[in-house]
Amino acid sequence: MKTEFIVNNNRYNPSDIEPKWQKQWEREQCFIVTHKDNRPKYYVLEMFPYPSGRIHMGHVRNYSIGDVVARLKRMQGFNVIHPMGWDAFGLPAENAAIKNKTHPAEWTYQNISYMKAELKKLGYSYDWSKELATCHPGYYKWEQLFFLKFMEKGLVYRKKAPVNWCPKCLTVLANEQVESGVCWRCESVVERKELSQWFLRITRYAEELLECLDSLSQGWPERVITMQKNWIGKSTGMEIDFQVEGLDKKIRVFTTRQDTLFGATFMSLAPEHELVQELIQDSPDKNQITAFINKVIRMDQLDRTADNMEKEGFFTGKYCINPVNGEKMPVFIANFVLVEYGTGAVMAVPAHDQRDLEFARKYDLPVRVVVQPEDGGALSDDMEKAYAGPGTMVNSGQFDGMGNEQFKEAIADFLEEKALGKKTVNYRLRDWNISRQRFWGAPIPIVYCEQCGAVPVPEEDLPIILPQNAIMPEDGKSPLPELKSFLDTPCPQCKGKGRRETDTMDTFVESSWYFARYADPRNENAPFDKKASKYWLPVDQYIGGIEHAILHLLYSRFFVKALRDIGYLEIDEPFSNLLTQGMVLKDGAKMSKSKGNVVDPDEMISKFGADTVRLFCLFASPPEKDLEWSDSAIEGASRFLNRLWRLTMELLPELKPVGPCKVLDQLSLNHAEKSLRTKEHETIMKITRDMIDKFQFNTAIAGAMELVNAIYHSKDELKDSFNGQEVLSSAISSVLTVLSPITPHVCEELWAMLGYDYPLSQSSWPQYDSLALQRDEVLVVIQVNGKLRSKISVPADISREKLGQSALKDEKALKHIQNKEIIKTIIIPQKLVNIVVKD
RNA sequence: GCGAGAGUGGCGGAAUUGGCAGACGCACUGGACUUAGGAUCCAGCGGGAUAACCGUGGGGGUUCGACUCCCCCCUCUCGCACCA
Repeated sequence: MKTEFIVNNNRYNPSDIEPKWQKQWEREQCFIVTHKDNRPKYYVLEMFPYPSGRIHMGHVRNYSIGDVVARLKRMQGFNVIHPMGWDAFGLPAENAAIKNKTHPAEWTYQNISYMKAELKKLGYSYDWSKELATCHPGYYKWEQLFFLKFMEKGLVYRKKAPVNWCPKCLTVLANEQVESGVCWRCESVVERKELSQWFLRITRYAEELLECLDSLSQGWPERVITMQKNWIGKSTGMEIDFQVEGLDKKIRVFTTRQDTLFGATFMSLAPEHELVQELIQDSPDKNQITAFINKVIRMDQLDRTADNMEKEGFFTGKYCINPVNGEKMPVFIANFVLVEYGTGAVMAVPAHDQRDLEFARKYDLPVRVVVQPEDGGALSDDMEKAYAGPGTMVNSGQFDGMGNEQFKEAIADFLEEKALGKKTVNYRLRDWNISRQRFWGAPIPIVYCEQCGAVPVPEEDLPIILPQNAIMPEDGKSPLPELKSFLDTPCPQCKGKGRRETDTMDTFVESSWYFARYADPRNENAPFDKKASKYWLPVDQYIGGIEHAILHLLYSRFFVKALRDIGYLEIDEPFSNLLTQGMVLKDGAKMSKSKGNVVDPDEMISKFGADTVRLFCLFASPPEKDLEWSDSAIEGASRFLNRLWRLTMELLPELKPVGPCKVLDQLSLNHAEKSLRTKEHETIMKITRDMIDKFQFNTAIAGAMELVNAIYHSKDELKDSFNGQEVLSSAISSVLTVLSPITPHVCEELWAMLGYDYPLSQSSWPQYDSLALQRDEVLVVIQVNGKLRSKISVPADISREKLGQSALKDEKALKHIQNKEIIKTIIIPQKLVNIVVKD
């Protein structure tokens, strides 16, 4: 057995050993798991890829990190589920289908099979028996069921609303998918359209989504939590009604500053506000105002919210009445008021709001200070900057003199008592528009009937399958609205003529629950078996890019809560711990075809082997930070594995498989033996801390390299010493064991060559011996006035006094002490002596 | 503008959380082995006249001692951005 290896392989040849171990792991089903197991479970998951055609370096980095975690946790004794699948619906498949005159499914499944082979070449320890593709009816059937269940619970509704339209993708987008006015996918400027769409009522969970973020603060990066908090955008305040003069109408505003109500001098409405038409009805400037409104409404999101957008407005000709002081306030239409936030109407308090002040100055409207700061000069109405801070109430009738914070409460109670207003909580979060005018997505299980309206498809008729015979039209539109075989169907209720919904679901719906399906992906009777999902969920460690900080991560959190409330899940949150890995850069920029700075993983694997690629990805940078690709640095990684290979080869004839961290009697070891053994155990301690506690694989690898260097430097001496062979064998075994999650193939190979009859993939994480950490002598630093002057080696157990005395005897230190008065001496045992002197 | 994070050799990055700044690697320099070296091994590698000394974006402070803690400032990255 042993000789066979040596004869065939005295050179490190990854292209031989990697496929060999991959086949063996597969043959022995090493990574296939079930929930029927007594070990504690651990669920590690990486964000599944869109099958775009090829794996890119970003994937390699993401999945390499995940694989290290999976292999590590297995070695720690967990029953690890580590699944992989495909986020398989999406627009690129449609475009490719048009180009190649095929069906999107064909392109998608081809890509899946190619990319799966690529992933296998990287040696990832996935349980492939749990693989899923979201475009498979066996998957989206359950999503359609969830849609129906959500509908029963009022979590789904259809509404005609202004929506975000991407003119290039020819579909609507959810608010989360519009990033500063442009489409998240193609960066086209988003347009406004009025359409009837299906919405998921994520806002019902706004408060819980916000609150639970606190429970995630241990396991999630703070910035993701902050981003989600901002997105949910909770603010507490009041809704207050203002009577319109001469009309039987009220304008309701939302404000967080009800304490400034006495300072409200005019009213601003969004151009889309429902009362606008009625208010301008009799205005002599009606035509001008209408033109203004149309201009603003027609502007795209990007321009309308641009920095340099000047505040503009028009007086409607109407007044409303300030409910607390009965004053007349002119009602304006203003371009900066957003219809989608609050009530689309703002009480303007120019003295205490910068926007209102600018507007007031422009249109010469009155400014009235109602909050005077306690310190600093008193504010007057000709102020140049609005004051938003705390202070004392003035110009506020009987409330003058009160602190504004206190008044905020008081006026709230007062207004509620008089039925003029209501305390409310407002969120920026909007309901999730999931209708997409695309073909390659999960059909929404609804039939429209002239008699019965929008009728849900009965459960037993699911799945509604995407037609296999659809031909993608050249114009890029969905073929579904024209496809009679799909469209025509009897109404489930009255059996009359019905027409299927042709919109499909946002692809973010699929990714909102795939992690739960992995628990039981082949179940044909339910989305997942209760026992299986209860055992595996939640995901213990989730790993992916920061770009999903809001999108996917917020939707998934919502889905889990909704599925919990309809009885499918028992968890509150999907992902206990989240690691957001940095991007892979080349020449300082994200890799992209257009920049021509793409590094192809396949090419790297065939050149250096998967282990080297994995090692480089983990060594070059800590996981959260961006990683700069370097052709010469990957050669360094390759060089290290070669060095490890040669070292083991050289020592092979001398070594027996004694196991990592072999128990040895410290007293029987000579100096060199003890020294390497100490280094071995120190390294295990360091790597355990770095890898298991901190996921800092870069420093863990550095530690392993140090140990390899130490073995190199002592091997010639130890080869012939009494205990040397055992010390060397233990040290090498330790290196192979701790590196095995990172570079599994080469470690397995060398491990087997050392003569072990069980694989590393079934080994345990090594335990260091704290006795081995103890050194007889330690190096102590001597400082004079805080400056390093010397280093001395002293017995580890030396007393403080003796240590101080030794320091004062040190020649190099003496040079800096001579003729000076010693004021004091700081002694830190085993570390340092600082002698403080006076000139 | 608001919020978060970062700034350390030629480069990627370390530093047990207040105790040797620059681990580990890349690049580079010298040497060895060699028909050859882009393989390997050995040595060096912050600056500086290799002496003092100066060095973790800049300036102050606390401390025996500061990359680390406090205050002010500069720069960069990311997120949000008229949210009432």
